[in-house]
Order: sequence, then C-alpha cells, then structure tokens
Amino acid sequence: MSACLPGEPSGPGGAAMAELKSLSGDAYLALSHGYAAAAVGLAYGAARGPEAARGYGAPGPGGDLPVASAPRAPAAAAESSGEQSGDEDDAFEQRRRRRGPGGAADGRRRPREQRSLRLSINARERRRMHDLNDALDGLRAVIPYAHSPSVRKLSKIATLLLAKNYILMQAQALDEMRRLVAYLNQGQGLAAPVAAAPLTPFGQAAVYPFSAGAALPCPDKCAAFSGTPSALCKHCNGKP
DNA sequence: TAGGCCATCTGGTCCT
DNA sequence: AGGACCAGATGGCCTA
Repeated sequence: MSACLPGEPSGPGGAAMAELKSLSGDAYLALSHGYAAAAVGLAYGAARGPEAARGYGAPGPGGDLPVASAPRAPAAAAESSGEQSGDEDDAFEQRRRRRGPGGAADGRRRPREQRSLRLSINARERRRMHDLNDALDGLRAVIPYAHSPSVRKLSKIATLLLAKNYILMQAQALDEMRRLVAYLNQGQGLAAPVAAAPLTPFGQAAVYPFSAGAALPCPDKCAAFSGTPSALCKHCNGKP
C-alpha cells in the first residue's frame, strides 16, 4: 500500500488495495478523513457477492467451528477435526512413499505411529489457524466498514491494513482534540498542560478520554483527559 | 481464464 | 519430546 502511509510497504498491500477499493462508503468516511493519502486506496465502494457464496459466514458443520474455518473444499471438509477420508489416507501414503524411509522428520517411527502423529500435528495447526481467524474476525468487528451481508468480508490483509490505519487515525484525532482543548483553555486564561503532554495513543486515558473517568467526580474526569478541568466539560461549567 | 483469497498439509525451527 | 510458530506448496472457489 504505497499510497497509504509513509513507510508503507508496497508488497502484499498493493494487492490488498485492489480489494480495499471495493470497500463500502462508511469505511471510506471513517478512514479517509485525517489521513487522506492513506485512504486514497481505501475508497471501497462496490459490494461484492455474499459471503455465503464463498463459503464464509456459515458456521461449519461442527457447530463450534469458527466461521471462517468452514471448510470449502471437499477434501478439506473430509479432513476437519483430524479425520481424513480414505482418499486422504492414500494421499498421505503416497507422500510418505515419495519421501521414502527417513524422508520424514521422524523416520524412526513406525508408519502408523508416524501417521497418527502427523494427524495430530495437522489438527493442532488447523486449530491454530482457526484461532487466528477468530482473532481476525474480532478485529473486523471493531473496525469501521460496512458489515452488511451484501458486502464481502474483508480479506485478512485488508483487515490488518485497515486496522492499522484506523489506529493511526484515532491517534491523530486524539491529538487534534488535545490541541483544541489546549487552545480553548488558553482562551480562558487557563494553563494548558496538554500541549506539553506527549501523545500516548495506547494509554487508557488517551484512548478513552471520557469514558475512562466516567465514574469519577468531575475534576477527575476532566483530568483523565487533559489534566485540568476543561471548559468543554459541561460538568465543570455547572451544566447538567 | 487469470488472478486473488483461502484452508490445509507439511517440514523446519525454536522454545518450554 | 512435544507444542507453537512459520513459510512454502497445493488445490478449490470466486470474481473481473
């Protein structure tokens, strides 16, 4: 995504941008402002076919399978949960024979043992990838883009790139907000410690400037954001 | 039909 | 030794 941000690698991001171009309008709105260059390639617009058409979205036959893990290929379906079809057995044997004795990582094992170990490793790897996909689904759920059924799910790479840009955008918005508060405080003859405060995009108070102090009395609530009672705070101003 | 995306398998490497 | 992580290979599905 060379057009995204300074330092953005142009490798897989470039391919992802092709998909990003099809993002919905909200994603564009949410992500284009504040870092226009980053969003140039993010002007998703076209809704693509329903997820179901690609095998996404529908829970796997196992019920507890993650959404994205629903097997799409017949062969893959047969192998879910570590169970493999007879065809897969054959394939496995063929591969084993091709490697020959000792070709495998643990050639000392008996074939049966070896196969069972392989299956268990495969199952573990599958589970790991499913967990990864679950995490990606979680990420998709919290970044702004159209979640409507008519819009295709973000690809993995697009999800990561979008999330990264979203974080950067939030940090930038926060920075601007702080500047604004400092400016307003100055206008009222108040000190503006905010201006000297470094941007801490991942700090609790920084990320959730208002909600972090929701249960606190007003001065604390304001301090959670700027360090001083704010003219912007309706509680400080005596308003309800 | 080509290209993109994905799930899965597999072997290698590192860590506990 | 076993598990986690990673990257390459493979094959299927979908869209332009």
